[in-house]
Amino acid sequence: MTPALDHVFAALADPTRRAILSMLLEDDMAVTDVAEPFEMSLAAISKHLSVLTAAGLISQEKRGRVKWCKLEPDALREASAWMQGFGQMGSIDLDAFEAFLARELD
Amino acid sequence: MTPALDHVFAALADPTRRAILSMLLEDDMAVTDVAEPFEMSLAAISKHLSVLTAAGLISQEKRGRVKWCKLEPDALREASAWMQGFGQMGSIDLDAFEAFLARELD
DNA sequence: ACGATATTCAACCAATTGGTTGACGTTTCC
DNA sequence: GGAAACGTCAACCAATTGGTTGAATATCGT
Repeated sequence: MTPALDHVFAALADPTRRAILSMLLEDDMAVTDVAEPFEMSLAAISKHLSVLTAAGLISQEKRGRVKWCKLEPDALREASAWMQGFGQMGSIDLDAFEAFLARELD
Repeated sequence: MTPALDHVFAALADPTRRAILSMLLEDDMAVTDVAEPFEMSLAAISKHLSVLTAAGLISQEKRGRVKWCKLEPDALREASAWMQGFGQMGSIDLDAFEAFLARELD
């Protein structure tokens, strides 16, 4: 039910990745330019970008030899909606909830 | 600057832990009762509760032989605020940002 | 065609994570 | 005082994560 949410929150748990998202707020960027301010290898940044892409937080489009990274706000909105909705959930039918968990945690 | 955010998002990345938070919305619960619907050991749930506590998402108070778990919404609000504020950040001074990263990623 | 640029891939490594089991310390109840 | 209930601790395990380096693959400019 919520594997997407798993990936979104896991992606957001890393400060480097949050910093990358902040940078992409400004504008779309090439991988090399994303990597420039960080003190780690390009390959490491490339991996971080893969994680963000898998989570749906960014998209990457290759034009020529440069791969452009673009913020995708929908996934963020989904996670944000989970949090917002959190306080508004009503009473839980515990039997149904247990059945739900059995399905989800399979 | 944002180690707390790291822990909050990492804690939220696990479906078992999100389910626990949902259960605690309903009411404060003892560790044993939290564990009951899940198909895993009590020790595993105990670890999950430690992670949630470390992230500040819940608090635990021992009364007698039972340890009560209580939702702490402030940490959630902090993460939610990060997301909300995300879309509202202005232009970034890239030199300052780089300096900021240098400090933060130490 | 060649050299430089942009990016990923593959192999590796240390540290962390999510789970298990069994032993252990407390508190309660009879 | 002794058994049962509550919960954690310690040791272990397999899988994942976040990083490295070096080689490989495209693409571009001349």
